Amino acid sequence: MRSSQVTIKDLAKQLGISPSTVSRALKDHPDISEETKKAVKELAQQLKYQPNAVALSLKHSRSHTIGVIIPEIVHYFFSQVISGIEDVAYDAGFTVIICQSNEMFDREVSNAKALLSHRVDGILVSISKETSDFEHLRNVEDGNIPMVFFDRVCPEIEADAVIIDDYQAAYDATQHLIEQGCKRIAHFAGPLNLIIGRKRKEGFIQALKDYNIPVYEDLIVEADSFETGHQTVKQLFKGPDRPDSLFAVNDLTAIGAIQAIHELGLKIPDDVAVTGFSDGRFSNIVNPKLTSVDQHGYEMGKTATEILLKRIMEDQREYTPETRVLKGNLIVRNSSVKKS
Amino acid sequence: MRSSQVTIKDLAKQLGISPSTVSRALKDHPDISEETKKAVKELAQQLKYQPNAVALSLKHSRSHTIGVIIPEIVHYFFSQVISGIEDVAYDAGFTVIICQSNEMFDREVSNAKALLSHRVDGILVSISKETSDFEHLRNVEDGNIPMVFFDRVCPEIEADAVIIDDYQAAYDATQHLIEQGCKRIAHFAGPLNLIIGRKRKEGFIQALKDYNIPVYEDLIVEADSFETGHQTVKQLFKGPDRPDSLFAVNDLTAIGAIQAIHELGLKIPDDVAVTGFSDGRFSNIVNPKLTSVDQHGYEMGKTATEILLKRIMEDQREYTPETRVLKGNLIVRNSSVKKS
DNA sequence: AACGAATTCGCAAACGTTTGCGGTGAAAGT
DNA sequence: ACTTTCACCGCAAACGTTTGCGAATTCGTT
Repeated sequence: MRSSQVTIKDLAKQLGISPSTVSRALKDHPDISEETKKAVKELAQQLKYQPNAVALSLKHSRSHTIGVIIPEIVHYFFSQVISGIEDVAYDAGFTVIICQSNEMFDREVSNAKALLSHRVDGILVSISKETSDFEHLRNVEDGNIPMVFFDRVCPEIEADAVIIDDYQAAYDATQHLIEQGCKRIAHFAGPLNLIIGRKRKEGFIQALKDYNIPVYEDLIVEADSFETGHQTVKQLFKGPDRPDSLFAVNDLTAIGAIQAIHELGLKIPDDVAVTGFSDGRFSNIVNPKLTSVDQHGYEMGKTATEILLKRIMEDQREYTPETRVLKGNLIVRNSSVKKS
Repeated sequence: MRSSQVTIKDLAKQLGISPSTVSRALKDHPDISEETKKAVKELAQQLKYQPNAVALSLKHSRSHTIGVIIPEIVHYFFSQVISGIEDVAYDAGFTVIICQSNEMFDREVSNAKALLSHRVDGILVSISKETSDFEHLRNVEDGNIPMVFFDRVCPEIEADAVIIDDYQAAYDATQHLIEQGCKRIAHFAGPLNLIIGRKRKEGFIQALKDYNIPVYEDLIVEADSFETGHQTVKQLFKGPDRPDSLFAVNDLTAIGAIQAIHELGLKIPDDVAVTGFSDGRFSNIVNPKLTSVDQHGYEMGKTATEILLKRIMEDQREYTPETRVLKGNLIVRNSSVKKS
């Protein structure tokens, strides 16, 4: 026998009244006498009655549940986003179902299916690195369930989104390196099929142009993990023409690079200045402390969920999607500040 | 109008047949002719029919969903556990609902309530630092829904559990310090209401005793965060009688301590040898690299979920709870190896 | 021609809950 | 003594799906 959980029927039977009366008594309906209300509530408490959320979902076509599709929660940034999501969802009485795509397209597709099947009231999504086909998300749209993108948005679908100003933040980080006197700045870029990858690269290039610094295409390399950051440094920084600085697309890449730079016998920041992106838990812990961009993960999760809940509540088919842009603050630490 | 998702009724109406027939056609019931099967399946595909998991849950009293109550996913260890959980749940066709207690008792209680209300088929839980009353978990027991503890188990409830051998791992870490010639070893302990906190402390003390090293009670301090680790070092390591080494209850504490030790002008490992616990993403990244205990988070999540699913499937009221003990491997790195 | 067997499908109940509507009994008004 | 007005409660349908059972049609057999 599966879950012997108490139902309204059980209460009704024990009290010799109908389920409808029990239901009304529990919600203080005026049609019910104080006497029965008291009896019902007491028994409910005693038997630890918990309303069956599944039945309620079915009845109301409202699951009070939101789904999250996220690349990988092991990343500090994403786990912070989740905390933001959970906090506002929790306060609104919503449950959260989290699905990791693990950066795989197929997994993302079946995540979307599962969430649709579970009839979640809304979906928050940050697409995987692999994703370039968006059919599965269009199904969400067609199913008429609200969807809000965060961080990694989808270019082809009109929906609400919360992002940071990747272009500006990358520009700021690059500008900072230039102001430190750097001339040959390398960029370890993210996947360029993701908008964040492109925007950060664009901000980087624009800053160079604005300061009349030549853009060396061979100093721009796709590398966005600890390992690739490490490897790429080994190749790119060994010659005499080596870069004097590096802007990495995220912190872990920067840290992989830093280790490799040390292994090459170079000093940070004097030989090579480094800035990362995301301001994870690491930035303050590595040596030297890493200059980085605060991506405001918690706040991003919060506002994304607020927008989603608003959409769920207003419940209209037509609306003009809103894109909220958070500012990414450059946090300057030792890894990039040359002693002049 | 909320979610305009396609139902079996819609299919039935469009084909002029009954919902029962559609249902059977979709699952290849032999009673249905090939002709109608084909028609039904085609229309289902075309209209992108997704079975309503909510209705199925209600019908079968099986939600194919498991709940997770976890302290904080921002910790590398816990997010790894979750990955393990999700992977095996996913393969078994289960959905995962994750609830963070944020180390707060009240939150944990309402998490448990929410999961019960959602009629999850089973629950995985790692209790919060604050939790010392277990009524909410007893309700899960009474509701007859399977529960498996991981890492932070509950002493008062008989249930399956997956842990690592905290005692032995702590013993190993301490022994390692002793073998490096350390005599005055400090221990930054975790909360002692948690079993893991107690076990690690016990292992620490036993190792000292086995090697005839005096146990200085004032070198054992509760400190289990970056900040407290930092602060405690500043107090404990300033005198002439300072410890020559430190065994911290987790990596973040160790890293806070390391920074403080550096700030005091002391060298690691020669002045102070340090070992952490958990082997997070940091251990390999900080300078010097941190000796730590691999807690096998991913594997812990996997086996906990495997046990849980087994319980769900076998569906018996009576069973003898099983405690799976994983071995915690000490990984020796630079922070603790004295150049002899 | 008649009958049993097979094939193919629909009816209805059930999962737990909500809710509009109608029903009962008693008290109050005429 | 009649209707009216309450206060209080139950019936039944519905949400989407499954499933035992019975019904209808067709076919093969004697």
